[in-house]
Amino acid sequence: MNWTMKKRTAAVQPADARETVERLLDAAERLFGEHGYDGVGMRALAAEAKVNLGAATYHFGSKETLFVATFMRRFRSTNAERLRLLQAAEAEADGQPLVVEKIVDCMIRPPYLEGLEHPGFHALLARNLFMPPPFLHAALHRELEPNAEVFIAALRRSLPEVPEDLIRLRTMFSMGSLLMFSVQMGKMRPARGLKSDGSILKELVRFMAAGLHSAPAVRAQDRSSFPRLPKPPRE
Amino acid sequence: MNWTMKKRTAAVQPADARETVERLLDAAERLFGEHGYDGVGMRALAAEAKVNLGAATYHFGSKETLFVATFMRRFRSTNAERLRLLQAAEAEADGQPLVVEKIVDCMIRPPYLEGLEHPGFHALLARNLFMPPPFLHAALHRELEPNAEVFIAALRRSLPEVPEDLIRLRTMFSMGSLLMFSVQMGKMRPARGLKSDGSILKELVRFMAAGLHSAPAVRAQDRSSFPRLPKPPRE
DNA sequence: AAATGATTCATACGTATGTATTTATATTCA
DNA sequence: TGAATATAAATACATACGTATGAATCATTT
Repeated sequence: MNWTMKKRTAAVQPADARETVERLLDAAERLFGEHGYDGVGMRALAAEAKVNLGAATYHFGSKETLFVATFMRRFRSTNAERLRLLQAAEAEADGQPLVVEKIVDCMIRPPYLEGLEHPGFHALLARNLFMPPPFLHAALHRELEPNAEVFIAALRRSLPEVPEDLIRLRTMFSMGSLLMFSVQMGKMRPARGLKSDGSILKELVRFMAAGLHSAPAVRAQDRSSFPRLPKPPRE
Repeated sequence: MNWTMKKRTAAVQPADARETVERLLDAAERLFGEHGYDGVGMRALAAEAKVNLGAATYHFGSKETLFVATFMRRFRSTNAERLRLLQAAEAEADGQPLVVEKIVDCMIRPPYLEGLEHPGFHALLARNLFMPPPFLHAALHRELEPNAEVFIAALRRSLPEVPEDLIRLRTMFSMGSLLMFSVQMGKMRPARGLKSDGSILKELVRFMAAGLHSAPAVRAQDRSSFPRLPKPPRE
């Protein structure tokens, strides 16, 4: 019964244990994305995954843990890919600041592709990145913060005439656009309407880059500011 | 007990009946904004409003109805004010197309002000405008759709070189930025950090307008599209 | 083959949910 | 004043929730 006992090697693991865990994660991705954390019960999850009710708490310990695992499974790789793309672009441009559109593209392409490959991720992202439930907040912040600083730094090099706090503000606005994009993607049934040719992604890149490039609307000393990133609550 | 019986005149209504209803709406605004529809129970609402448990279903009939009433109370006036501002600006500019920044300002200023006056509204907006619960969808669509068309029309006049479907797409992106802005506003404790001087609002206007003005990123025939507005489910 | 440990499964517990029902207390009108 | 009615308040009901428990089943190792 001890689920805290850490993982055994894959070879020793019974055949369908991984299947159970994966089916649970997949079902959770669908249902949590569609109805939100509070909108889905363990019984609905178990039914959707076609596993026994006990399996969820056995493998994950609690509903909250299952939710975090569900979200992080895709979010982690998405963020890693973001960083990989940006660093690849920077390596190629050795020393030269990148075009803003390129930086923005590195930010939004990975979640877009991840959502194309795994329907349900877009909805999960849109629903929980905006106003994450408190128990997700810390993990989210830990995952997001380092990457955010790297991207901000890249944007500062490419936009020397825009003050840093304004870059941060506009990056926040851009994330809003991205999430709205994700919401719409999440509403799509696979292979319906959207041809997934990436043309809308290009338009989103253009939109964000234009906003980032624009001249400040108020003088720096007149601009109040949001906190940089929402702080995670006490752990 | 018959709550479907329509309203009596205010004069005939007992003294604290209005108070009960209003306290319920205020409590619902706070709690639904903070925890979402599924995250708040009737008992928590009644406790926060300091009314009896039965009062909620007595005055509103059901939790869903109470939620819709809570959301619409502020959303309706906000949208009406949007239209009023735009039409005032258009009247003043007789015939001439408006500056894009002016149009955008008319879109985002009313919810901003409403949220300043009634803390909790920003969070409620951000949480439910993105992915509204199904029973809110129809009312939302009915409220939003006419105004949206007026604003799109104004933008088309001011941006004759931008194809209409791209204007719609970019307006959607803009709404994402606005909602992200609302999320941040919703996190603010009143009179903390944000001086509410509107400087961030001006920056948001600038950001949106720049995105709307930018040149198309792909040729029109290569651009796939989202549906215009998400359709409400069957009623 | 026996033993071990991981996983499945059925079921139970305590609590919380939304709503219905019932009784009591105000308020208004005849 | 008394009848009518709107609201308040208390409680009940059926169901759903997350989690815990313990036995059964399976795979692997000794």
